[in-house]
Amino acid sequence: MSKPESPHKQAVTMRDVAQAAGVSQSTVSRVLSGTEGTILIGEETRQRVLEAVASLGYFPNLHAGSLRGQKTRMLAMMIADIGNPFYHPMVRAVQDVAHAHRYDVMIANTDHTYAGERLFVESVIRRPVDGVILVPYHMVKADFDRLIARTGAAVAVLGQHIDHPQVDTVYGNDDQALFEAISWLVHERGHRRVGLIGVTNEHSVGVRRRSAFVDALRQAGLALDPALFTLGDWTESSGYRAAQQLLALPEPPTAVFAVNDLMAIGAMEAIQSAGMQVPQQMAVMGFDDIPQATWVRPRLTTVAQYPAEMGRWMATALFERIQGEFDGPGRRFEVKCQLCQREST
Amino acid sequence: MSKPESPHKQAVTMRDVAQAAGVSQSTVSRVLSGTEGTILIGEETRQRVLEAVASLGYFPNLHAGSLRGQKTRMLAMMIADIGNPFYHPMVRAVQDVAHAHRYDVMIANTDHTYAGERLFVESVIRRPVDGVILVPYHMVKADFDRLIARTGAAVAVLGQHIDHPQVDTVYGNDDQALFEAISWLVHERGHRRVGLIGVTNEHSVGVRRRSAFVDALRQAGLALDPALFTLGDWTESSGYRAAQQLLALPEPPTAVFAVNDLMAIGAMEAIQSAGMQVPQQMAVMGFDDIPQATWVRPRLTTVAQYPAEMGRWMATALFERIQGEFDGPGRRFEVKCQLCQREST
DNA sequence: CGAATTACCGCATACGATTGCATGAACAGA
DNA sequence: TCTGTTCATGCAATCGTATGCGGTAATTCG
Repeated sequence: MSKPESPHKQAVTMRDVAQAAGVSQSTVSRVLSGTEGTILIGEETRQRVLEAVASLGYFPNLHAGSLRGQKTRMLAMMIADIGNPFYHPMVRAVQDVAHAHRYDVMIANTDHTYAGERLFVESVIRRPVDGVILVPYHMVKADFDRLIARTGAAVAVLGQHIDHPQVDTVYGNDDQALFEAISWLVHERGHRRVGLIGVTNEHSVGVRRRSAFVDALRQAGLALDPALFTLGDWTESSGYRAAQQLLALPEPPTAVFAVNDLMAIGAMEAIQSAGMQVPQQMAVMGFDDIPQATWVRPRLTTVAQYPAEMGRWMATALFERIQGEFDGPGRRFEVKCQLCQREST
Repeated sequence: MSKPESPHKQAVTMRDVAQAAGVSQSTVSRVLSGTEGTILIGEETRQRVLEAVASLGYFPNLHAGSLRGQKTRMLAMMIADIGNPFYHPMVRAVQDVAHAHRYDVMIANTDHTYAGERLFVESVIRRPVDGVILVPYHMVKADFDRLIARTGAAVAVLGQHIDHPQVDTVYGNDDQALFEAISWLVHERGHRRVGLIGVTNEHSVGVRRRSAFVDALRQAGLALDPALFTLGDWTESSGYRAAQQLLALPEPPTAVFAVNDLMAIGAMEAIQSAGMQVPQQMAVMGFDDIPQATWVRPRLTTVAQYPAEMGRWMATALFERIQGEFDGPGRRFEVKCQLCQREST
């Protein structure tokens, strides 16, 4: 009880190494940071230090460097829901790029809520990191300004609607792809009544996809029956419920489009549970092309996005900024979506 | 260029708050850490400080506390593969418990490799955290000793085979459940030739499940044909390939058991691609009961594990130690597995 | 052989927050 | 009025690392 009783017993510090090597702590620092050119270290000294490092099993304490205002060697990543397979290749890609740079990644879910997003920003202010990757649904410019001003971190984002001078943005051409998909459903497949499983207008991506959907129907000269517009919350079970709602209609649609695959899969489940055939009695179409789209029967027709590529791009852009290789204005990168025609339509 | 040019512009520190409130920095600290009872702070001063905090939008810098040897308010979590749905509820549960305690979670994949696991340990040594949650496949006692000795972190683990005096362990009774599942397959379903899609013996869990499998067959008096033992790497595609291998046999099995659901789903895909019916021509059984097990057709018969409960238990155990509510020897907690009989057998 | 480099290296400080100890004021009792 | 106590606050050291600046020994040059 007399000692500070620290929970983290950093047994071996730079000072220990210095003592073991018979040099000063700053010399150890210089040997390890390898700041060649500016300060020279004698070869013999360098060897002694390296030996001491090896024999003591020394690892630098990154908390110290973080405090000093150096690199934290840490990235923070915000996604909506780790349970949605769409994000996995993205997380994976980010982690892979990060680890290649010897960086660690902190992950947070927002559950699609604004509150969750703001909590994330505050968490990053409390514990500054070198780079931040976001998949925001609600954040506005002021939130980004605050994040950048308070942390100085590099920021990369997934989202069509984000346009900030200091953040790099990647996005899919989802509205256009969705428009084409619906047009295809109408013209090639002859569907005249198409239901939508969308999400609240609070999600800008929801708004964009819904209006692309409406545009496609309108262009095809089809009526817009409000009863055909249902809402989900991106989850499979919400898709299930939304489809039940459509099935209960006096005149149900002959096809359903869900704005993501999870809800589409839930919808298929509901339709089949009701004893109906997909696609004969009701066609289903999704968005994302998660791996599970080909696991279900019939295989899900969907619009593919490429989350791994998106993640890789964001992480790469981030490191270019972190390492000072780039510091221009925010870049934008479009990853094209693509229709995957399978068996559910 | 004259300034230190720090990448993290911590605009507002405790000193700023102190200045704004006209008090010393230590007073601000005492107000905020709320160390009531020991040191008293005048009510008027406290108000001034809190106002300054609010008006400046101050957030404490957690790096500083981490360095000081205080709590880092951070957990590290190591899983094998973020792409495997089995881990999602677990990650989710851990994150939820952590956030309730205002903690953040750092996540790392190991890809089932020992190298990945050791990298994780080193990463935690470099950046000590308060608690560590692991799903190890290779780590041995020395690795745990090192982790604990060098970081002083609390440790919780998922894995039957782990038995360390200082770590809390949660595990499923997977061997027993698997034994019963195979016995059921043999006695109730009348299968005499059952194939296995297992994993390398490097994974202790692979060894355990394989031997449970062998025990069940042996007890049923069935022959052990080495050709029926195939290997995968936990992924869907490896399950696909393993099933192809079994199908190519002169005398293929009438049922296949895969040690996880992903491989079972891959196997089903392969069987159906070969134009055969599941379960009529070949039955398939998995392990884990990931949500996708009910998405496929036929729905997958499997042995359920309860990852959310496991994650919750580990995180809770961890916080009991972190907050000093418990400091006894490592606890063990069994989460029972359960057979989910569906359509694929 | 004395002076000017040069090559190496240590001292001291700073980063932001916590905390033991010291200090000062106010106040009570004698 | 003096001493002792309590309450409120400030001072300064500390965590582990990076780095500007200054110092010392070895080397070179005039």
